[in-house]
Amino acid sequence: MRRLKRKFFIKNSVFVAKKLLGKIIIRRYKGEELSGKIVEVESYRGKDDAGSHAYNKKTKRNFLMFGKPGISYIYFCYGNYYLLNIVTEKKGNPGAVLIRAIEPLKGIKTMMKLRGLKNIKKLTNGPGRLTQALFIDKSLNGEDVTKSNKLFFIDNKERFKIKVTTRIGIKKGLEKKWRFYIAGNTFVSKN
DNA sequence: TCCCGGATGCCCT
DNA sequence: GGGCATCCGGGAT
Repeated sequence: MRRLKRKFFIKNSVFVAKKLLGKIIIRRYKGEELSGKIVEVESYRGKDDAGSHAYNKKTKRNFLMFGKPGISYIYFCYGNYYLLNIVTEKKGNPGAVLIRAIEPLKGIKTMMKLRGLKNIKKLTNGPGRLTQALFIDKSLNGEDVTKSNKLFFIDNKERFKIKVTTRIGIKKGLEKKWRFYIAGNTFVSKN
């Protein structure tokens, strides 16, 4: 199985989001490999997407969305949580995919410790939860996931049915159905 | 099992 | 100073 390269992320954000479902996210933390299968994502774009951070101008927070694809865009949300996106589209066209849920695979014990949890069902079924389980914070903002050995993605061939809905937690851009998840998967954030 | 409110801090206007 | 791409716990059911 191969690491996802720049070419994978350079396309339309909605296309990349759907393609990311089923892929494996890997986080190396203190020499240990933590990993999971991506089961839920959302796509965000630019001027055509009122729900996106990049709808208006380039700012100190969102500038990575305007840059090179395959770079992590991590921001602090609601005072407590970090949310993980990967930049998509050609440089200059803002876009990103928000990783909303993963199915934990390797390093589950460590993830439980990081989350302070015993219940595996709530380990990684939400965008703020999975970053806590994988020890992802602002220090990984701007990481090139096509080169990094701290955070990257590998390919995985698998067939499944994709469900499509509106995005969660936003007030604008609700006309777009840009949330995608693997049908029937236990680790999807809301069923 | 669902619903509701509070905690929390950074970014943008 | 307002608004937020969230999560958790408590109380009702």
